Amino acid sequence: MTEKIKVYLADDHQMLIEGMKAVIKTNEDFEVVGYSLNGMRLIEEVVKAKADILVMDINMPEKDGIEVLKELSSYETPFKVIVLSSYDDLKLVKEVIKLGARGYLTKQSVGDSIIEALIEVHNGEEYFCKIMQEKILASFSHNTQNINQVKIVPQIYLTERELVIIKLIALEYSGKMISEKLFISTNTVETHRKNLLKKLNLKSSIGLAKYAIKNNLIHF
Amino acid sequence: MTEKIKVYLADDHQMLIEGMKAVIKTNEDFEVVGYSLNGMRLIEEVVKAKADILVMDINMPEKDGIEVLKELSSYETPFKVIVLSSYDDLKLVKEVIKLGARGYLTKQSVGDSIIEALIEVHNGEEYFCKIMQEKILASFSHNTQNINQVKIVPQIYLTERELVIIKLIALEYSGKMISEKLFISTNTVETHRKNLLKKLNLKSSIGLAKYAIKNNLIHF
DNA sequence: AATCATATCACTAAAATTAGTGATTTTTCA
DNA sequence: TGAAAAATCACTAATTTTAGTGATATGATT
Repeated sequence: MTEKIKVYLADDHQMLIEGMKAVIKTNEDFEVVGYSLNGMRLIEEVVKAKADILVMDINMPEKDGIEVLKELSSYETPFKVIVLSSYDDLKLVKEVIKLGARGYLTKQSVGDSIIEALIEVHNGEEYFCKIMQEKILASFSHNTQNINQVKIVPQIYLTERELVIIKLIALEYSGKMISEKLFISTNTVETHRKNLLKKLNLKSSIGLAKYAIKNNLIHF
Repeated sequence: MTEKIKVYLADDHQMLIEGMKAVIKTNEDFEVVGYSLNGMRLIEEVVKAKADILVMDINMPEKDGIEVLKELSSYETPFKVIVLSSYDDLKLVKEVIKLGARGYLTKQSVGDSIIEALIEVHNGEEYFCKIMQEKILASFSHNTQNINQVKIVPQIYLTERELVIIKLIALEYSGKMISEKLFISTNTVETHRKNLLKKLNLKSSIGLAKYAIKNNLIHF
């Protein structure tokens, strides 16, 4: 047969390493070429071992997985990374994917899906374990939560007029333009602006604009 | 047994209606209580039929599915909606979910998953067909595409210094604060600001801030 | 009838931004 | 090494924004 695909493991739990070694041994396409119990000099070791895939825990002593990924993402590397983690936290997944990881497994699901993950990632795909797939799908729905909610209600109550003013500010209208548009004096506009700044505890009109964007007061 | 779950179908293709009726008949938990070939007076009909779930095509004559959903989302309705569509377009899914739909099936996958979708949605879950699930997962990865890309490259080339300045502006630093932070004169800061406004064809610092946000120059 | 919230406007003075022009020094790169 | 790009700074003048205080009018609420 052709060369086996080389896997390097990094996790501070020896037992998990042993477990993964055992599972990976059952598939003849892969072989474990080494492992580390911490993140120090990990990249060096992986490169030295000529591994194709690094399966790495995020929580490691000395240097954690995020740090390793950050370093990796700053230059080209000859291997791909699958991240292991105890946490099924969406933000963390997003973070590690952004930093270049190709797969994410929670530790509960390692047993079921490590081989599948290795295959997918080796084929250039990305892989998320079942739990994370479900989470991702769920977040996709929940991100679009404006159901039946016509108006977005900001945390702090703004009056109708203030809403109009802050929107125009965010739309890059100057004070004068606003006053002309609304047929009021610039003094009034300024007063509203001041009240907005105070109410929202912001320092500048740029802050107001950002507030408007964050709270979906304007289309961005 | 207890009452069956009532399903109402809306699709301008009679054959698809017949197909769905046949498939749904195989499951004794559900029954089809009516159907429409267009969107006119659809809501009225569904309510009259006391349906629990509406399975609705997006492309319908007279009044399309989006319109129906918009109307539905403006008040409470006693039934849930699963959307059928020929298109596997993510934006469309997002749109219909935002408008209150609980499930999304492409027409290719109706046969395989309509029952599954009905069960899930009836249990208060959301349901996406296989194809869409894959699309959603893929988009999740691709949205975080900055892999190995340390610097974000805006459409228009900004110099290092200009990038620093525009970021600080977007972070609500005043000209003076910037000058103090960077140990340069306010004149210089103003010059950079002017150059940025001209380069990016923007009218105000709020425009600069929005540009910085849009182009991921700052964390927002 | 009195009160409160909202919206309106005024005045002043300081600070900042905008607009335009011009110039010097550093860095980069062919 | 020489030209181009980038970064730096200055000066002027008009305009705008910020900051603070105070005042009037209107409508809703109690």
